[in-house]
Amino acid sequence: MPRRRASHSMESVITEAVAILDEAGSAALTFRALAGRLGGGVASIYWYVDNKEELLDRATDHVIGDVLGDIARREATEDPIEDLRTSAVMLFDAVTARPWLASYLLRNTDLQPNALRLYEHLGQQVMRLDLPPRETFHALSAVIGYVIGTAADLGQQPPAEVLEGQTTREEYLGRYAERWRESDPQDYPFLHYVVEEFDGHQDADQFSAGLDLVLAGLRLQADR
Amino acid sequence: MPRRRASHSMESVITEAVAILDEAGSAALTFRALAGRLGGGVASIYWYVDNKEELLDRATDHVIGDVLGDIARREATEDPIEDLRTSAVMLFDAVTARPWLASYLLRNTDLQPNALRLYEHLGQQVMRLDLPPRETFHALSAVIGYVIGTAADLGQQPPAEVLEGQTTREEYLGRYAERWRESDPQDYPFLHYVVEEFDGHQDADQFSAGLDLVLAGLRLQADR
DNA sequence: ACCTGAACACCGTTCAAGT
DNA sequence: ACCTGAACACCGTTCAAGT
Repeated sequence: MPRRRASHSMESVITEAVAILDEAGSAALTFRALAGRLGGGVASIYWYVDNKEELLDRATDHVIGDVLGDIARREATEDPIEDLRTSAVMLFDAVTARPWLASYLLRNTDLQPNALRLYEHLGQQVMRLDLPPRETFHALSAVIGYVIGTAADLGQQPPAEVLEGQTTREEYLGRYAERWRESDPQDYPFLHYVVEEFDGHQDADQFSAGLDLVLAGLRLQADR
Repeated sequence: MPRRRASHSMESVITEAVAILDEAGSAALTFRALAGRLGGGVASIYWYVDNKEELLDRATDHVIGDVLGDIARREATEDPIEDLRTSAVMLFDAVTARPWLASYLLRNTDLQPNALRLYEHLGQQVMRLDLPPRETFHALSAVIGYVIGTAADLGQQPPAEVLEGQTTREEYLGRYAERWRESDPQDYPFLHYVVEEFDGHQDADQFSAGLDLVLAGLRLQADR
């Protein structure tokens, strides 16, 4: 008995694409897998999106819509940098939870209106520092670059073994730390100096500390 | 007449892989293209590397070897932060010139000994600030995260049309700027405030300004 | 307007066989 | 020890045909 003619919608296509990405990561999102989930044929998807790039841009914007909602709902405090910090951490957490996001976020704002709104929202917080346009633009670029860049970096870190649950993140870090300890202290004084910090560190702490440096620099500039 | 039996070497495999990456980008590096360049069969490459991941890790480390040489050759000044800045800019320039680098750099230091040496070298400059291990580790993480993250971000920016020479970067930025100007100033005050800075901006300036923020924050921490 | 199966031109990777 | 062609199991994308 042949399958009945399926019926989709842009909404369902994007929702199911996000579901695949969340459950199994970037590599698992194929047109065939998506079609299977939607209960239809592969070619149907091409009626909604022109190609895979557009599919990923739309999937990205879809989840950024939620993130933007969470970020925008927060009340502003009297300290713009504190608000910027809160937003940056929320964005970082969202990207960390969905490592596939980092590679596509803000790539094409035509297909990502929510990402553009997020950009605007963060920019408005920087504007409150009353810096000239150039410094304002650069400050937001720095914060966004740091957040997305670091999240992308950390997001791709865990190799297959960790993802498959054969090893924990701690063991994985520990193995690397062990190699650092075995290196020649003459040649690698830095590795030896920081190895105990590296071993067992939390990505979120590392991110947070770096963000504080950027924001401290920004505060200095704003107070001048 | 059948082709003569080809003879490769790890060196030639990696060199030609880098050549393909430099000339035509990430997508152009296929085992078939590489085999064609080496004048042999596809399967031969698998005698040298286990899979494509290893090929890319080795290609990355190969070019990082040169970058490390350039960076390490510079004389140290009396200001560690100035030296860190110089190194960071050199690394950024190298990654910008080879956008494919960003995604693989420091991904697997077992296969990237030069990348580990580069990490150590930058770390040693941070060490001169005499911060405790934790702050030292976080400071280097922040700088590396910012440099690689921003370079990766900027490196993927130009869409196909620009790469194919159908449009210049300026026109591309200009088209986006035009859309910013057409947006509602009530809803997008930030876009309007910075649009003239965005239009025609140089990536290197944007990077440099953000790096200054990170380093200003670091200097503040070191002087405490 | 929307969906379909089948085909096309690619991939990375494996393998049994050669030199 | 090193190289080979052919095959395998996948991809994204297209297309002519259906409803």
